[in-house]
Amino acid sequence: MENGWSWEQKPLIGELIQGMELVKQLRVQFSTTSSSPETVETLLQRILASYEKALMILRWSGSIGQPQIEGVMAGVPGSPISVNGSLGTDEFDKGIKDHQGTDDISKKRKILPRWTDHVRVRSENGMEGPHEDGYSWRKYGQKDILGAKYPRSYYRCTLRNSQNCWATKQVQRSDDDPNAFDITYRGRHTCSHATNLVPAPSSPEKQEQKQNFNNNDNQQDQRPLDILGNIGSSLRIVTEELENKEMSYPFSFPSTSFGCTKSENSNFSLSTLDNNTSFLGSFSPPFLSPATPESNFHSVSPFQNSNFKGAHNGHRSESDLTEIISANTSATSSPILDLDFSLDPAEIGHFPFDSSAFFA
DNA sequence: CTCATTTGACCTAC
DNA sequence: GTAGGTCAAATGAG
Repeated sequence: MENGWSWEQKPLIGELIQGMELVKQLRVQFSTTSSSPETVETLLQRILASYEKALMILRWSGSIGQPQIEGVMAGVPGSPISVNGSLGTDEFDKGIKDHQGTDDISKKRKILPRWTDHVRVRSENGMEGPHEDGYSWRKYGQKDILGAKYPRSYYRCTLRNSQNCWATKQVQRSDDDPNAFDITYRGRHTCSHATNLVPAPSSPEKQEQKQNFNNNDNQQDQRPLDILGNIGSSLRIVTEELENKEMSYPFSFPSTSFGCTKSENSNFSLSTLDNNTSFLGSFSPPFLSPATPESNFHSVSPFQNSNFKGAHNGHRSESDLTEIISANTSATSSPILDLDFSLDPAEIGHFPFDSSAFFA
């Protein structure tokens, strides 16, 4: 199982570590200046914490994926939003087994290495159309599903051709709650995150949103802060609990990575930081940047929302960080890949608990 | 003109 | 055989 993802684990770790190093440097820079040092420090600490957790996730994933989902929101008391991601690792494993090389993904579903991230998104007021996650999707099909009231829509990454990104997702409106959408991600984005930084094109759900509510003509221009504010007040994200069998690949899509925080949160003390804001805020997914309101709904918002509540000026740093990480995660040729030689699992295992020393 | 969506047909897994 | 997933031509929007 581990073999299924170790091929990208090391680079990822390398990327994360470099990111932390960069933040450290930035931190030093800021600490020597007089530009609202407290705020900067807080932000930087949260950014660093985000990296730490990302590495923790990797560490966990390396030690046999365990269901690490339920506990995610434990640290969000009273949060109107809940989310977790569930991975259908069976699919991923299957995909790995059948994997014949990503360059030869011959359209047949079995060949595509995949995992699933299943989330349910529900908007309770005007905000509907929850389905953007910072990536740019193109609808390629729709199908009536047996026993389901509403058809299922199939999306694939618009960069499929240009960047050979084979990520797909399925969106289906919930039978019992028409405002709820079940979103199943499949495949992993291999594209750069350029699309994250650009307003994603409309999806059918967005069209519905426009038709039904149209309460924000400038959605795509809406800044993350505002978006998150809206989300916080208008959305509920309910995660769909899948079998939760094993988490073989806990770090790919944002909500998935969230799902890996679990109870070990308690072991992860960020003493200098407020629990709610810092921890959750720091967990803003590196894979996403707020592009549209929808883009935040099911993936980003829970944590960014928490962050939002905690520090209004925090999102900018995190957006920047998102960009940084996005660039890193997609830059397969990045020189920091060289770091992986120094990152054996044991080291990673120690990392989260040595963070202060690590950063020092 | 370009790109996204729609939709029926086709393919594959079960 | 059926259901789910994908393809690709037709169509529409910008």
